[in-house]
Amino acid sequence: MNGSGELGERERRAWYAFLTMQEDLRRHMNRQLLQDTGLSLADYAVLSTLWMQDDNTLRVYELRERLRWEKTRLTHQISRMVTRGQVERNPCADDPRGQQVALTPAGHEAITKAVPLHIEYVRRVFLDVVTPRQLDTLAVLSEAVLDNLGTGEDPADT
Amino acid sequence: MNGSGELGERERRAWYAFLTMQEDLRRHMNRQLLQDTGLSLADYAVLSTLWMQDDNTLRVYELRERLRWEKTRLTHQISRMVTRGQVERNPCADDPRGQQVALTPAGHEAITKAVPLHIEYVRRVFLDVVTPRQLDTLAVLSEAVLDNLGTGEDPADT
DNA sequence: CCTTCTTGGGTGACACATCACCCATCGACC
DNA sequence: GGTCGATGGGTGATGTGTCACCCAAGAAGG
Repeated sequence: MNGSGELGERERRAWYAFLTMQEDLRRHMNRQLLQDTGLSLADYAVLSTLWMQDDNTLRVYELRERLRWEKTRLTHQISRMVTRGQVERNPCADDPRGQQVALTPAGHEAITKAVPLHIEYVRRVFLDVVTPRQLDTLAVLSEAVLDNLGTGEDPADT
Repeated sequence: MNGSGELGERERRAWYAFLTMQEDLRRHMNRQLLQDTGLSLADYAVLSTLWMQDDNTLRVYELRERLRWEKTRLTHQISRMVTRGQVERNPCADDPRGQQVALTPAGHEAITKAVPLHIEYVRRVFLDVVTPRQLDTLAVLSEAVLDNLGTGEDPADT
């Protein structure tokens, strides 16, 4: 029922709640992270991904795949992080056009401090107020939406 | 179990799926909206809120409450939209410091075209792949997280 | 060898979001 | 009437995300 044109009350409520929650949460999370650790969410994403690597290093395109970011976004982000001394760019041995991105000592220290704080934060503001059953539903739902998004055409940049 | 420090597999999966979905969805949604209607998500939020008003007009602070935005964000957004001719600022009759924000004819036309397209889009990429039960769970979950967020201290700007 | 396509990466301009800070007016209290 | 905090709104700088576009080095085919 109500196949198009407008949203039913049930749908409207859920969509609005989700949108609002998601925005507020991201804003709140970013602020908290910035205050506690001096890192933005974008910094955190990049640093923690490198950090999980044995040698704290990744090719740019590998980093891009793990983060699911677009080219330009990552390029700009890396450039900013280089000026802040969090990561460094190194030429790639086996591919002349390739670039390696590596954690600097400063970046390593920053992310090492930030991770436990951030995990504790996520638990406090999110995981602690969600039941396990809700959590599972959210996971299934999220994966379904992601799958469905992938079905469309890609913007050819990624 | 696993009270802190690290996330369990169940938690990690759900959190990651949610984060990824939310980011991808917002990006995808913004791009779609921009292509189909020339409006950004921020534009859409402002315009549709004004549009729902009888006189297509709101005080800035009322707009702020409905959108749950911060002061500066809305001020800047309105300024940009004024230069684009989507809305206009008018002095407020009863309060010398107040400002009224009103839809321009161009803004009205844009949002009138955009709303059905956007609703149809939301249905296609989101609502259609989520079961009613999942949707209800999402609503409850979102409202719980929102509630919990509000419990902390506010940054005094809002 | 020479074109042509793809891939890895980058740049500059611009929209958006946040921070620190400012100004004017209202309202309350003395 | 004068001070003072709260309220409504704004500015400038900086960080972040996206778009359009560019360049160099492989890869594929003739």
